[in-house]
Amino acid sequence: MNLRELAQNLGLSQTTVSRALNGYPEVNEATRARVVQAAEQHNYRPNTRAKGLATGRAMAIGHVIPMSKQHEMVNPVFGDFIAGAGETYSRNGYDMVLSLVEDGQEEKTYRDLRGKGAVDGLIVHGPKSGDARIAMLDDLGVPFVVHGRASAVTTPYAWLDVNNRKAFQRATDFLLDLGHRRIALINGLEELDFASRRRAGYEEALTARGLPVTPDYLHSDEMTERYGYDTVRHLLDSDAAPTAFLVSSMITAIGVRRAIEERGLRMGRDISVITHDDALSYFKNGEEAPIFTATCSSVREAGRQAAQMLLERIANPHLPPPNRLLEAQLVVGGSTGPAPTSRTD
Amino acid sequence: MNLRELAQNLGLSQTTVSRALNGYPEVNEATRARVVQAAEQHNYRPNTRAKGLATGRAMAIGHVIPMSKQHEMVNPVFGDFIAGAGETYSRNGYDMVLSLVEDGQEEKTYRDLRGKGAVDGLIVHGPKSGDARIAMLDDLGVPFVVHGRASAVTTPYAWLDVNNRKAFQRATDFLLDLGHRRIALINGLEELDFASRRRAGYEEALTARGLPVTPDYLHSDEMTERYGYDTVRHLLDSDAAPTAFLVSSMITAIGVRRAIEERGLRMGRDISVITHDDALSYFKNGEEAPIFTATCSSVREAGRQAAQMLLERIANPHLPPPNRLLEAQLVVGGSTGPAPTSRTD
DNA sequence: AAGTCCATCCAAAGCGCTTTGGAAATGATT
DNA sequence: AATCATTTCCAAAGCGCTTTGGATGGACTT
Repeated sequence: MNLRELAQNLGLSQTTVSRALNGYPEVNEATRARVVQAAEQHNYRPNTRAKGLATGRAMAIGHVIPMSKQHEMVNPVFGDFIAGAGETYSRNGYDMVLSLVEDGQEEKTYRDLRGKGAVDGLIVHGPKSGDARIAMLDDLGVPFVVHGRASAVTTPYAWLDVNNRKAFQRATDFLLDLGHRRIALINGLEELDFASRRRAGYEEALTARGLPVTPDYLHSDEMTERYGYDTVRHLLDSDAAPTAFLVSSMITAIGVRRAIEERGLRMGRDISVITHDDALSYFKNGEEAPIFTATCSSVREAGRQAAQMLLERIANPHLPPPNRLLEAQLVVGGSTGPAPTSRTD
Repeated sequence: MNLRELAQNLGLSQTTVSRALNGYPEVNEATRARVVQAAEQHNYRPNTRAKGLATGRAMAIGHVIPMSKQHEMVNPVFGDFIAGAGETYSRNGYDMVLSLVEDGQEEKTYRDLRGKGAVDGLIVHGPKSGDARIAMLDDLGVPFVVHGRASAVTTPYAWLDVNNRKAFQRATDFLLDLGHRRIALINGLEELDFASRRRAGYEEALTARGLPVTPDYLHSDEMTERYGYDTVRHLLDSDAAPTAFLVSSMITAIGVRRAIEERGLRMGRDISVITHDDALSYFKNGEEAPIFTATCSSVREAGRQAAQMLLERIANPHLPPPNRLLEAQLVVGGSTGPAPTSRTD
């Protein structure tokens, strides 16, 4: 059933039917009711492609998900982020088109998506510090919102981010207050902006107390379970084994815990762990008694808000690009405790 | 830059330019080369909507991801499944459109997606035993492939599934061989077809040896970490505590491990655990020495293949619907061992 | 020299919708 | 009764592409 048939059926012109369905005022309410009812009855849905052609809007938002070539890995936070964004889209009649792309190929995909006219706007995932995509998208004139930031980019652009620096600074401070002095950072890939900000927060907290940053304690890799396990296992073997770990992802923290418990040690008593927690739905940290002390920030909520920002930006392209900084909560759980011996080394 | 402008630029008709770019034979190779070069130089990309309107094909596949209302949870396997499917799509010039929908609302979304003409085909996720969507999609005449099966549906339809029954039967047998007699099943929601098949395999193995199925050992819920933890914690408190657990998801198995270790017990020595492992990229079970004994089947590969099946089905709608049954590997890891006391109770 | 056949190109219709620029009918105003 | 403003509707153009049904001209036959 298409518009022409529906109009014929009703003995009306396409114009009137179209207007009736799209809520234009120049149509009699009685007529409109008739049209709406007929449309429903015939299960009529306007063809997106035709509508898009006519209006010049795709009613779709593009998400380009980077996929690590190395581990064939898709960051698990995307699932939740997209779930949040999807809520906003479906409330507003937008579709979501997804492309999974190998690391570094993202630019071409953005170009394609826009060139083809497949999307009205884009969400940029996993920004690097001086991410080239931002300039490119500005250049293309596509509305976009970055999930995260690109510290080295100075031109204004729309972003939504968690205050990663502050979160990790506070977490480090918390560990320092507990007497820990040998704190290792099990970070994500530091080419990613969020990871470098977390590191900055960590280092800031240390230097604020006049403590040195020990290179041996700094680790950076893709946030798999295995990475957490291997790294901590190795670190616990070293001469000056850390008494505390600051971890960038829940998944990695699981590996960290595995390495600790394998040693017969207990989290919160022998070794302290703080992890960042994106509040993934299938991996709740626990409400009443969280397993991990964690810096919490719901990535799903971030998805909701980023999508909202993007839709507003599409509606008002001339407004200055909006920014939003979400603060992470430092939630105390069972994985932290006073340093075993509170000497300052 | 659109086709008309490009054609004007070249002093050719739109027809010729279109044909040149789409590889039709009735155009001089020299002309084609000129056209291709100009298109590249001007960064020309045909407008998908216009192309779609003209051809009647959307060049897009729809995925409708069910989202549990209860836990706001998106099953983490979707990320990997979609990553696999995405590979196939991008190789074939298809886009992927994603809708996240609350449990039970899926039907309407399928209808919409098809009615709007937004997609050429659909992947059906999370089928229930007598899933109504299959009849509906058949009715709508949309090509589709089900990831999983709907046991109660008797009409032929296209599906790709893991042999869940056999996998869990073998896993149960394996535990029985090790002398375990009190084996609990920590299953997913049994309204989902895969879960009921797993249960069937489990029960089959027990009854084949003349062993009873103990209702207290049967558990079914959304596969969160917490669910595994809570359930096992509770079971270990009971009079006839199980000596082995058969778990439906890696994430849940993490919770199971947590509960076990919290008791001061050790997996593989005091308690045996087998889990199904979807080979999620960020949560590898470990190559050389797997943590868990597991029934392994890559959901990413499933995505790749399901997408391939769908594209072929779109190309040849009259062929009988294809089916594919993947076998899971039973990989022995460190989480299983002989039953503590090998008496048969 | 006339007819035939390719190879190469083009004009125009059509995909299903929105939207512009009226037209017809109705009711209010003089 | 004539005029005017409103309301309500419509015909047709246009969005950017594909595709049908020729047109054109050169090479080849006969």
